[in-house]
Amino acid sequence: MHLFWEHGYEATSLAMLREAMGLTPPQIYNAFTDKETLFRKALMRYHQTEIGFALEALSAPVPTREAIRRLLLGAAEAYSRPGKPGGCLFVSGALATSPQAQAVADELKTYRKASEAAIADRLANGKAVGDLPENLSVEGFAKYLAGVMNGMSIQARDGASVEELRVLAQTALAALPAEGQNQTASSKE
Amino acid sequence: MHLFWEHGYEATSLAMLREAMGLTPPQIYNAFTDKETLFRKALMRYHQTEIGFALEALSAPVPTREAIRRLLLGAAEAYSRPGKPGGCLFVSGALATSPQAQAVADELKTYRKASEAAIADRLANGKAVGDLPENLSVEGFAKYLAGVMNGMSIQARDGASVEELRVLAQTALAALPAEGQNQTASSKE
DNA sequence: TAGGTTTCGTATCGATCACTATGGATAAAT
DNA sequence: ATTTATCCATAGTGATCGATACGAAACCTA
Repeated sequence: MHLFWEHGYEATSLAMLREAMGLTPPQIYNAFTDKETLFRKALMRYHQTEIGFALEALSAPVPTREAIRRLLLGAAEAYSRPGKPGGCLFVSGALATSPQAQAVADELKTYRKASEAAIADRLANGKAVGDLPENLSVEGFAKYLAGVMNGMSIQARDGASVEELRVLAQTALAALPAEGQNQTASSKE
Repeated sequence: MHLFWEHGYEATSLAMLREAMGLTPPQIYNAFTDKETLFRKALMRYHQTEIGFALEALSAPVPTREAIRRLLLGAAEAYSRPGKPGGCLFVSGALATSPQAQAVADELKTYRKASEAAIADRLANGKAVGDLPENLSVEGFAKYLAGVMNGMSIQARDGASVEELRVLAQTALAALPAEGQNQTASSKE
């Protein structure tokens, strides 16, 4: 998982995986069928072990603004954990691929879309409860937040520290409309 | 350039380049030395032909907020041009690579850092002119804006339309402190 | 027109890719 | 103890990678 996270799907060779796992090629293929299946298992493991902060943040019984704050600050921490590759596996795992690996790229895109949809669901809930203005575009704001998190993933990969990512997250939070207030996400211009 | 933009450095094979350029392998190597040099030439061409909006926006004689607005909206348009690969070559060209292509990955990171530095310079100028609050962190805000643009690049790659990217850009602009106002980029929490 | 030079495409180089067949070592059974 | 069966690492499969050696064709000069 760490190798795929660091080098992406295609650039991670079986020789690297073999050495890291201490297994012979037949053992790997006996256990994981093929490289693509192994990658998908790594994705599932990543989803379960590394980004629990997202589900926690979005499902916590707190006001919407606080949920989003936890989401972004959780990302800041998860994307810069010491001893782990920087950024998010769903972003760096297969952003640009050869035509042969299109299926893997699509799989990751699906994960990213699911994250955005989860954010949108939480925003819609917050709107229903009155945490967010009536005229706020749930989809547009979810796309902004997902985009910010993806951007944090790139910044983390470029060496941003956890403190720098936290500042970025706090800055992004300033775009959130204050509760009860009625304003569009953007000023008209 | 389009092939590297779409598939990234490593996943773009010489066979694809050969077919796209209509050249024989010796012609390619005679003209560009090797694949890495060809990629660097593509980077320079991309810088000159595709992202002029950034330099224009940052050097235009307009208030800082307007400059940033032009920067983000220019990115929205540049990252979703019809007939062009989505996103930014500097992001998708080599985000995760094999150890052999580390030099290329570092080169792209340098481009991204330069973009962030250019934004920081413009912000520092705006602060000096009084467009921005005294206590605003130039580096922190530049990292936010660069991160948002990187995030827009991912969203564009996932199929976001130019309108959706514009909404994202407008949303991101809401994090900009209003002129003359004195506030930190983030509320304290 | 003949000779010498230069250009240029084909065919191939060694290396590495994901992946697997096979031979030897070990364990189980008679 | 001897045979049978099962496992498993080594060695190698065809394919493709980036890069190039070599022979043929074209061109300029004499």
